[in-house]
Amino acid sequence: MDLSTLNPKQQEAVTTTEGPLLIFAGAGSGKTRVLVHRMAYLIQERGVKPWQIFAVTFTNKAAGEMKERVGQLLGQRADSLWISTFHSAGVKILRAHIERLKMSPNFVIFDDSEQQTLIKNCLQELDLNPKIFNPRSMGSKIDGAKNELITPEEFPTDDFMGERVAKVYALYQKKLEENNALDFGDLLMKTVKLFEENPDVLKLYTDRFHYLMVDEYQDTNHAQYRLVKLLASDRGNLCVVGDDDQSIYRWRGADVRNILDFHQDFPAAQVIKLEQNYRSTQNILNAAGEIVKGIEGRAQKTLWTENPEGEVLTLCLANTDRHEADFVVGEIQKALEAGTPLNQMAIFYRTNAQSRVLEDSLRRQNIPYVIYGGVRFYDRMEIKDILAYLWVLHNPQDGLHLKRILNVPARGIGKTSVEKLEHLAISQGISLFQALSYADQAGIATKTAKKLLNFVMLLENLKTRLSSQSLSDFVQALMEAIGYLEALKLENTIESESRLENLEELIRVVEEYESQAVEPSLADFLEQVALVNAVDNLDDRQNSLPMMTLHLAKGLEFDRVFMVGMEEGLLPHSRSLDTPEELDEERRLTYVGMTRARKKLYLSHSERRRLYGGERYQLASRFLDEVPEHLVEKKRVPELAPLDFEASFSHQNSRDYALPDREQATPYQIGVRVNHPSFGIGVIRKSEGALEKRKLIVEFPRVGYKKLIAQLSNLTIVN
DNA sequence: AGCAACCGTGTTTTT
DNA sequence: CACGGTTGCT
Repeated sequence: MDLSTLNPKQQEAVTTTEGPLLIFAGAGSGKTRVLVHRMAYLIQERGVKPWQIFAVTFTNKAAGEMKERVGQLLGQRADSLWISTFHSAGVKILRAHIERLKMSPNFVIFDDSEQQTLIKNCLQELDLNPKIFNPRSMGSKIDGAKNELITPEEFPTDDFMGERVAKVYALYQKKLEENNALDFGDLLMKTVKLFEENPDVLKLYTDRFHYLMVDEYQDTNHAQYRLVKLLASDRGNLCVVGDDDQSIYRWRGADVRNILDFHQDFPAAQVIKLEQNYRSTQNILNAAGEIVKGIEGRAQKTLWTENPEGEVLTLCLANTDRHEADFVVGEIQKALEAGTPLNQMAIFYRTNAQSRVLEDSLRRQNIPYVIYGGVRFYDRMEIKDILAYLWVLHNPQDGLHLKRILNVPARGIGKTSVEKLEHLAISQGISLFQALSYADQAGIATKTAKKLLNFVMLLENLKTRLSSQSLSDFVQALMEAIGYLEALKLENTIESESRLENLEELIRVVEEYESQAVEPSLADFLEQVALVNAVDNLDDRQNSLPMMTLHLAKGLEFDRVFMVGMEEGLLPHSRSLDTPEELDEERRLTYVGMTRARKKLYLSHSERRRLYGGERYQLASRFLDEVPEHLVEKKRVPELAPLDFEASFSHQNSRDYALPDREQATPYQIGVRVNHPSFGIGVIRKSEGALEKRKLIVEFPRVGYKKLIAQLSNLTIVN
């Protein structure tokens, strides 16, 4: 097999097949190439059967790409490789053996919002005020426990909060079981449990998988780590790949120590570092390196490249977020005209909410864009409604989804009826679905009871149709049969119009699924839908500009990258300033974003920004100060500071900038930020008069506009 | 039973 | 600002 296209380190990584191996793969060091070649090498040169290899990736998209690339090297043989995410693998394994855990294999998967609903139910049942016991933080505590493989019984109850969380966790878990449902955390935790309690089941897998590979190992959590250890326990041919500098999922339970302590875990481990970068210019690499170099406990490595030095970075300061967006869009327009296709550029931001200004600006310039993440397709109400029907057909025990669709579209089944039904179900120890048929015995009006029976018949009827036609035809028929489309058409608003379009899109998604699935089935489809991430759906539409959060940017690359909102409070985020560990993660996030750029990197920030409803003054991100001066070119937009005082008051998104300030040089220029001993930091709005008598009007976020005499007010210039 | 209007509140990142 | 939850009205 031809390995000559690989560098010596990469070759070593490919041919070191036996025993534990840790590959430190810096950004852009050809990691995927190495993994792909490694699999091909095992099969071609070492006589390993494709089905004896199990590779774990971070996203389904990465899994698909990897499979495809191995296919290019090996052809058909690659089909029986097992490449998937931890979560998908968990589902696959659990579907096959979950009866060992006394659950049935047609379990449903509850996503985030269903988890929230369930937790709210628990809080109500336990008589806990959701204003004090925030369901969101409850959810993240439960997730956290699951990632650490902590059961409700083991959950620490030494403080007041812990005790309550343990109670909610226990009830929540019980409810999941009643619904025959698993949440994301369960997909991992239950798999570990299955293996630990059933060595014979584990053996099926350790016998089968002779070679294990785990990508993005720096972002594995404890449950995933346990899973890896179990699967590698027999042969120990475990190859993990990762980069501690790109660990950005700590908040989700990821533990960098998994990668940093690998050699302690597996004392026989060999370590290979891939340090040559093939992606970015030297300038980009040097700048990015500065951000993470001081992180404590970081594995020592030096990324280098033979690529040219390239352009310097552009660091842009804008008056407002709107100016910033206009600047970015202007640069994109220029690059587009110079021949860079839109899909070779990207805008990254820290929070989803930041996309809005950019969208406005892009729309004004007629530049097509795609947002990854944000309000996800599958989170839309109409999509969730239809999927809820499908889940219920798949598993009638699923009371949560059933409750959602009971009166959707409206069929006169109200809140009180639902409550009565729930009581009936609980008192009789039956599922909500079963309770529907006994409605007349629960003190429910005969009229309503009849409606419920009709509903049951509707579902049963649908179920019989399920096997007789293609899935996409079935979904179409379902939407008609339940009167959903009709109800939307009747509404006849812009809103309902777009919902109808989304449902058409859903049909296309199902068709797409059917065309690519080996064995299309309702269960398999629902599973895929539950586990996709936003980037998985990244269609490489040639002519639209990708926009995404920094987290979603991991693993991608673009010629020109724009990182916006490089401001204190945003990046680093204000919620990540409590501990040094959190701040370090913000550094790595910045690093990940920067190293996505191949040729040119823009970092921008604004002075003023609409945030959380109000307008705020923003300070430049501390990370910007860490980029060496000689690597950047600084820009200021708009280039000319407004002269007219009135104009600076009526800055209602006005794009008419006033004439340049032609007065003599002074440090007290309009737009300059100053610190006042009692008013704090403010921005100069007006500045006039001779040197020692120069009068300023300064806008302070806390106290508003103040007239000051420059010399007397003990001002210092900030930045 | 269902809708509309109100209030208050809490704002990261996502498999 | 945008959402969820509640209230009050029809």
